[in-house]
Amino acid sequence: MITIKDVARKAGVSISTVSRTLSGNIPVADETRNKVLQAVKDLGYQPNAFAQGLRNGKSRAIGLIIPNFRSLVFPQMINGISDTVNKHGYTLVLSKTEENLMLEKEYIDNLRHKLIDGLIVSTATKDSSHLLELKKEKFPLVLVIRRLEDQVDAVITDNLQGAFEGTKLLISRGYKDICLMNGKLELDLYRCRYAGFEKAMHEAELEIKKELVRHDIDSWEDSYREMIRVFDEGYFPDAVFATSDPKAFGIMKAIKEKGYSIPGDIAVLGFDNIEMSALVDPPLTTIAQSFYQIGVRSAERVIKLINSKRNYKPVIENVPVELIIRQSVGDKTKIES
Amino acid sequence: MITIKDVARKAGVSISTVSRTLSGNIPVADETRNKVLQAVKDLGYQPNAFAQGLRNGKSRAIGLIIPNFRSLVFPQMINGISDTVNKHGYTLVLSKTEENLMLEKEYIDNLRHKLIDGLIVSTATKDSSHLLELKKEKFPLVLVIRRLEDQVDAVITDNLQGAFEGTKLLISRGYKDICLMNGKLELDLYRCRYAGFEKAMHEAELEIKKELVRHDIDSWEDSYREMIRVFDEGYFPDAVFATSDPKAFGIMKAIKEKGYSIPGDIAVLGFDNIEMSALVDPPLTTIAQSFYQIGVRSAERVIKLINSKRNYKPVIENVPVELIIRQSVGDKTKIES
DNA sequence: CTGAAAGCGCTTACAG
DNA sequence: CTGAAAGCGCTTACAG
Repeated sequence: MITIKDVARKAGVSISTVSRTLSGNIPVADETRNKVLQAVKDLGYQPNAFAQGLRNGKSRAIGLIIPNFRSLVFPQMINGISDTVNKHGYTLVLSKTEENLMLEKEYIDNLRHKLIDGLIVSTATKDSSHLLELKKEKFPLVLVIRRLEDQVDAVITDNLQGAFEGTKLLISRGYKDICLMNGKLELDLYRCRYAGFEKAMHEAELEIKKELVRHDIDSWEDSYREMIRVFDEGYFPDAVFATSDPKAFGIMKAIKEKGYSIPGDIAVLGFDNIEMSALVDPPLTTIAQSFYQIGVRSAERVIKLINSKRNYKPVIENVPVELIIRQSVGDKTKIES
Repeated sequence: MITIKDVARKAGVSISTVSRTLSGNIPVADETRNKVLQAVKDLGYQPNAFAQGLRNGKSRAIGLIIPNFRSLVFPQMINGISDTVNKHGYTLVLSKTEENLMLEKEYIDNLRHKLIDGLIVSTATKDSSHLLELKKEKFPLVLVIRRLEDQVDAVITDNLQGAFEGTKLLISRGYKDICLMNGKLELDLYRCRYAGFEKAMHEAELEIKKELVRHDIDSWEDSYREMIRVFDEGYFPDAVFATSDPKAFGIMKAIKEKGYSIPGDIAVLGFDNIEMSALVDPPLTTIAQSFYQIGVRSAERVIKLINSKRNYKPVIENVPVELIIRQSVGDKTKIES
């Protein structure tokens, strides 16, 4: 391994000078600098990151904790995080908790005392004391997609607004009997989407039928079964708003299996705009989250926190949504008139 | 930050003893050990990973380089890698190259001199000199899904066998006029799948129509367009073998748009078994790759390489495939008899 | 502008 | 079994 000593010897200067040349923080004579840079190049020298870390207390690495890789929302988000982190010369360290709080605490503890300068977290559990603890120690921490009230920096989709606009679209297209297939209510994002739905229905003075509001649906298999159940219980909504695209896929499958058409008999609206949504039959109308953007913003935020001594107060950044209109929602006003 | 000195003071011993107690490599009196462990616990001491890294030349971190997060095969694979790496007390460092060779070289260089003990790589470019270089330096390196002849350790799907079995299934179901929608021929895995297809066709003494073999198809959008082109050119295969599930989705979309039925008019066979494949309409018959398993094996392999001084010769591990039979392939022999 | 020296927090050969 | 000391490769205050 080539060390700073080798470079110093080759350049005929002291190791201090090599270090100063490379850091750029302290002036070095032009001639000296050139000799050093030439030696660095000739030898292919790269500073030892452990020694630098030990000295500086910085690793230039950022940790990312996500619950799993199954959800189709994470890849795009990681993409944004990865690009941004690399752009700023950081390395990305990844951990996955499978929603296991013990594991999460363990990983955070490890990373904390190891090789990261900041942390991005995308899990959400009922007990978040360990995260608040980190925050209290002023450790650079940002939540993505998930949030913890207003206590910790977070970058999230404007879920309420998204669900509000989506529901308004359905209403404007003449749908009245809207079924909501919602995720786990313990998650803030699903509470917000529910609130957005309610807000739009109230504004339009439409009735929300309790029997058509189903919470705690977690996957496309779940929503498929639940939709079959809706039919079996004798309900027949004219539209279904699924608060995630995978849920929408399950619902489409159920509707088709029962022999109904989309959007002819029942319209389907999703939330997410994952890649597959353009591809299903019929293509899904949905509320697009900018996962890549969300990733970018969260990474920029941690880096900002890392570089600032001051104690910023937490910022909750709402990334706007976009309505993507495809064929799974029709226009009842036209058909019936 | 709590250091080994604090622990030593609290336990009333020297820092050497604390270190020895924690490492477990060198005998320590029971009584002493207990005092130390108690102090460690009381103080919540965690050794500084930089200091350890500097001293030991080991980081207990493993790097992973993938081309992108778009492909649906990576999440499951990363999942397997992540679980395995963590199980062995390692941390996972992630980089993504967007198929950019310059970036790839840069990241490898960075990681190499930084914080990783071993590297898993899933990119494949024409110029792999930098990987062979690493291998020559005896740096622990494993390729996944991709391979570099027999020179570097690799964990891959048995692509030839998979394509062979898939094609045989089509043939056994009475399909004869089979269209192959294949990926980039510059990738070994697509050459192997092509070879498996050819082998099955030859064994069955069926003709491979050149016009029905299309290579270098890269996405579902590509395969959609190419399938439309096949129809527009006046061909009408009775089955299409797409060498990846996303390609199969594009093909299904094209077939449906042209008003044909699957598998009634045309059967579709995929390769991958990504999660979505069970969900499309009709559910896709496909050749399942065990991405999770592949991830696990590759991680186990790097760790083995890291822990062995000896110079293992490269092992190419073929992970078996599984035929997943769903509704996108019918049975012509029954229909026509 | 430059060099010699201290020190970051560990581990381990050396001495006892 | 245990302690004092050297050294891993850096950075930076100190002195010149």
